[in-house]
Amino acid sequence: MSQTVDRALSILPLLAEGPANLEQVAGRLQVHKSTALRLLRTLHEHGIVHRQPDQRYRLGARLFALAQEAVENLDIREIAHPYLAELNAACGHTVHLAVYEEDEVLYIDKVESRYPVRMYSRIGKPVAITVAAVAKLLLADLPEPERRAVAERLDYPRYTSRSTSGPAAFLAELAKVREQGWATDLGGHEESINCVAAPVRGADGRAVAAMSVSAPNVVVSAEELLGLLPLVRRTAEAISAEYAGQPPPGAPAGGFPGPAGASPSVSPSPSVSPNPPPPRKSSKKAAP
Amino acid sequence: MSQTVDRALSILPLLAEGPANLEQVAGRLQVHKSTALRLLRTLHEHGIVHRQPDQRYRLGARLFALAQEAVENLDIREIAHPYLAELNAACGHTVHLAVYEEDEVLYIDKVESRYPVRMYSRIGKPVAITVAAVAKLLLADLPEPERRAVAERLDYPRYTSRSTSGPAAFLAELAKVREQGWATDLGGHEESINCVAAPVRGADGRAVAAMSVSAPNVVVSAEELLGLLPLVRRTAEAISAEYAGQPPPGAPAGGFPGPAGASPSVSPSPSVSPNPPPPRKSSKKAAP
DNA sequence: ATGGGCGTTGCACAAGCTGCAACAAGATTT
DNA sequence: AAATCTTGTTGCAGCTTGTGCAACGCCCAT
Repeated sequence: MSQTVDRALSILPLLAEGPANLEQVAGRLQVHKSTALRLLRTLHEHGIVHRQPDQRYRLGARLFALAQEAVENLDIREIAHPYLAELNAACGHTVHLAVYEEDEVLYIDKVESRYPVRMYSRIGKPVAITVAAVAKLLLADLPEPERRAVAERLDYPRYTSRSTSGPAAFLAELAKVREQGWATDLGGHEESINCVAAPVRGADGRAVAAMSVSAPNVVVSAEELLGLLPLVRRTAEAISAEYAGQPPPGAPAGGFPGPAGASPSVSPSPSVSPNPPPPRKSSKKAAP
Repeated sequence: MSQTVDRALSILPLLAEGPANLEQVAGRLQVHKSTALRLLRTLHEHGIVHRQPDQRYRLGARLFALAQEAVENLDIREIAHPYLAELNAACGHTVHLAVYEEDEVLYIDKVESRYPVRMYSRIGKPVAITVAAVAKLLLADLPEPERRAVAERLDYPRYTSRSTSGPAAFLAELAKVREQGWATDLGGHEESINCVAAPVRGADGRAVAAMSVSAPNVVVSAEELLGLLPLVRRTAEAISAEYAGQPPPGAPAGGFPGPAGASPSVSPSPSVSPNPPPPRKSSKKAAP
């Protein structure tokens, strides 16, 4: 849209390939040297490109700083919430979002079940780290040595007969989870409650959060809940894409995403046809 | 130099602070909405900014990708990392690697302290250039006239009573640092935090980076930290040697500088006997 | 319904960008 | 050492291109 800016930005991927001098840049841009010079100078003033001692231009460290700052200010919860709500609308069950931090996994967001029977949980509360599906995903993503170290120093309370028994069993479970890219908790915390979970990944592929759908088996059987897995995974991936700042799938580079509609909409609603009971009052409000 | 590009680039740091809508952007840029729109569109087409479902703009995936490439081109980082990790393993404190670029000193790598009390810092963040030990080393290495010029145009915030007071004091400090080949920051940025730093030099002797060990004095006194100086210097020299293409110590003499094979190992571990406590939970806040 | 907020569009004007050509400074060759 | 080539830099005239205005449309809240 703006020729000048367009040209300037075209310099960046070019420099990403490696350092280049003024003439090379001008050549690749198909503009006069003086034009390229002015663009490079502007980029330089902003620290986006850096001038090497040999006068050639490179991408600058400032770029790195910008990206870093942006990532830090990214709020997974804010980004994820509409997707959680949508998922909840689709299946009616409790949806959680959790992050790992300092040997703990914390729920940071939640959309309440619309069924009368609900599971108990609280935003900000540490989850049962050895059994929760979201915890398994987040720990499974840690680098091997740390994963092992954490597994060793955890406690393994026997909430139920199906709770993880100890470090060995836990590490084995983590390996499986890591492999398959999703996790479950079938009665490991509360005898009658099951969960399925999927990871939300950042631009670098690391798991920044995990989300789960939980329901007591008086409402849906474990098998039925597992039927939601594809939807859960798809939702998690949609959040990941959004979190990484990727353009929505429909948009071929350059074009506009169109009317940009509005809501997340993971995909033209999934094959799962839920039977959400008459909505209870839902707690739209996030949390402290 | 180029007004249009200048304005477009000014949008980036603004969006790094968090998502913003068209009006906010136009406001901060002091331009008409339509102008801001065109700039944002151009940035959008290049994938530099991303449009959220709520129509607000934030930095996009391509910027992250570019930043990644930019930092990968800084091969010091790659070479140095194992040494930083080793140093951290030896002393338990936070280890930083920083480079100088365009009147700024940026952290480009970091290995976290294993003590519960940590200092705050962020990769990609510009450091307090007038007081940080790494900054002193990098600036001390500039040729005299430039060093003076930079010193003149810096600000000298008084973070603490021991912060550098102004250009004269700073230049004196730089001269001393240049002379002795290492630097400290004893409470110049945060009253309770000390650092010791040493330079990483390229084949031509110029400082290409600097590394530091930082610790709050509730953990170790300044004197104890200074005791680490020999180790820090030896590590920096090991990195310098490898960066300059010399075979890592382990390799048979005369061989290839090659893939650098295995582990760093600065020297048969130093006299410093650390007592790194097992990490406990600290109260770092999650996503707001 | 009505009004306000916000993004989007078309357009006339001139600001600013573009490319040219000449200049400067090193490096390389004769 | 002089000549020549290469590459970055500057000033400028012309006109492309970006700018701000005002009007429009859409959506949400009242």
